Amino acid sequence: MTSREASVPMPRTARRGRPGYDLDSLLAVAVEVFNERGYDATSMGDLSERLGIAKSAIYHHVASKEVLLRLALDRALDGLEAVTQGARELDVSAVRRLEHLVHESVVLLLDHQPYVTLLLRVRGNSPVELAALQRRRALDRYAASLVRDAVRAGDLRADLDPTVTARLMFGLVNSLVEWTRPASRAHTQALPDEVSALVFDGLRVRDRPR
Amino acid sequence: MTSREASVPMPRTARRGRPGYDLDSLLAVAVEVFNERGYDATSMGDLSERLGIAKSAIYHHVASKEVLLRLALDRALDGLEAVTQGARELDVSAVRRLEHLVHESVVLLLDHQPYVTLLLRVRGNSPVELAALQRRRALDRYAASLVRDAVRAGDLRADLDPTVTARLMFGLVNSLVEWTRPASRAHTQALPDEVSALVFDGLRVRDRPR
DNA sequence: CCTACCGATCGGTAGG
DNA sequence: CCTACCGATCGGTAGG
Repeated sequence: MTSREASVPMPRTARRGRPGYDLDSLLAVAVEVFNERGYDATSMGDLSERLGIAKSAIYHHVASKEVLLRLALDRALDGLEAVTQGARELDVSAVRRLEHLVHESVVLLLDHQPYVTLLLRVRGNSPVELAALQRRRALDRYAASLVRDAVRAGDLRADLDPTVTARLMFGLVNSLVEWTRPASRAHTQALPDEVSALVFDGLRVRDRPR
Repeated sequence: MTSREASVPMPRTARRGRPGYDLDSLLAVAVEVFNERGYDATSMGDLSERLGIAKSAIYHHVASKEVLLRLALDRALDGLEAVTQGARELDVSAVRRLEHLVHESVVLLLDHQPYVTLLLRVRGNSPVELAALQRRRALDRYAASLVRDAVRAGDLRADLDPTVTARLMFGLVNSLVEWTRPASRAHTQALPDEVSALVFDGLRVRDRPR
């Protein structure tokens, strides 16, 4: 990764050169359009139109359309890997790690929604997409191992297959990208807890001992 | 809908004409390829290659690529609407309707996975896609109304927003298309019950009164 | 005469 | 502005 492609944007104060897009702001717009029309259906002409610059000007920032995809997918994956690493480093039981993972995944997803959305739609059509899918699978495997450990510890029900359970859990979490709007931050505060509640305690009301 | 576009394939016995694809078998292959590469990324050349016939031969069956999409989306939506209608016609409480809806949605999804998968990836890029999204939304609204009724009846927990809850429920259900394989029917028997268990009773083990 | 298909070719548009 | 390729169309052919 070169410095131009760094995840952390350079401060735009006291900058030299022509005002306009830097890689970071250009990428944000590109990801927005990719999510609207789909990556493959988006032409460089579509992007230039939305950006308000010439098609050729985009090639000043990136070598190809695919590089835009790679940079966007890297952001989502870097974030998810950081969340997973956070869960790994906790000194608690497997269920607690899992609760942390679910909760923080929701937070990250809401925070970097466009990038995560793009990642979740990747189908492996190119080497860039295949590499992203591989990084995703490593995260899935860790989640599945946590479910397995939590079942063994007697904290999660044993009548469901651990791998299936892990997939369903994160299927629910990931489905957030389909309908949450970055604008309506009203939900944002409550959602991580609501998702945890649904996943771990279910929807049904029942009498509980106390 | 003309007879050529009927959902139920005509029996292929005692037919006239050259042997080969009929609309039904051609559609099945097309949907497979659409799901692999994405609808927009799939060219008519891709399809013809996979079908083993000339590109122009596809136009003997359908007027355009978009018609293939429309036919496929109609199948998924017809099935989902039938499932919803089934839930409507039950003479039971809202929770029971909802349980039925979740269970049968999983069954349908596993049964017609390729068509449902394609539907779930539609983004509204064309009139055909927009029409499909509208039909989907009507189904979502009914599910949300069931959640609302079930909360009012005291059968579902009241601390979660009904619309959010409905979306999360079907987010989980719909995520099945991402990893279930039509081949591995081993899960297929258990999955509808497992999904219901997770959604309504959650993952956590706890002491229950009896 | 029907269905299923082929080769050749077009107007248009994509990425670069 | 170039090259490559797209979706679509047409005249014609062959099995049943």
